[in-house]
Amino acid sequence: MATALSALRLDPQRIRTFGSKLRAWYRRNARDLPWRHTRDPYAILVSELMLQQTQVSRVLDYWTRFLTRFPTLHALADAKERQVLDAWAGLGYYARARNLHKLSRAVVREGPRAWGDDTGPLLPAEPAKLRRLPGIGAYTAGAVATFAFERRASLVDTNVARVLTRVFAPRLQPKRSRDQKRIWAIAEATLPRTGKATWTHNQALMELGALVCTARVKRCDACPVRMVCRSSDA
DNA sequence: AATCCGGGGCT
DNA sequence: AGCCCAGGATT
Repeated sequence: MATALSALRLDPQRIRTFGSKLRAWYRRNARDLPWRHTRDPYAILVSELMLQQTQVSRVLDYWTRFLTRFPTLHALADAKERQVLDAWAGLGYYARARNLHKLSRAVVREGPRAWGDDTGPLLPAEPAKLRRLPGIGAYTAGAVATFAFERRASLVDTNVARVLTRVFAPRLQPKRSRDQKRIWAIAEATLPRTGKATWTHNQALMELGALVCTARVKRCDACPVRMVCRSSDA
């Protein structure tokens, strides 16, 4: 870990400042998004799948309607694929809906025993186990682990990749798959200790990328971490 | 490593 | 017209 930090030239003091400023900003400026009020793993999972390559504004209505129509994993598993696709109609990337449906039948059939925990929830809390389910990749596994189970897990999406590279490693290029591994290492190295703080931290990383550290027109003047940012001290 | 998958919004 | 958006599966 110390080697990882030094290889990336990440100063612990800098990391602490970044995290505390980031989370303080989030508490004051975060949007009020409905999936941030729940810890239901199924509801969180649906939101994460819908949000893949899809803007928040377009997901809002779909998410509410989908959960009304299919309130639980069991309800979803009982539905026909046709019904699930109908509820998804207009969102695009329909493989997400088919995978979600398959996933629901898999976990309902095998139950928590498949994760080695008879009494636990239907969905596993560990990223490595979530990762095995259809439609769940590295990002979504981390997202469900932290946002539903409040685990200390890292996650990297396009927002997080952009924020972390600009702040800590401006020379990395998020689109290069080789650099992706380094970005995940930075995400891991800058994570808070506890799961509760990690929930806020990860939400805040994505929120900063969505509202301030945006892809096209950056708003560095409004950025809470510009004093520790390697891209803004020019 | 590169392509494909949808549709809408932004510049 | 081109790029971007809470990615993942397939080749």
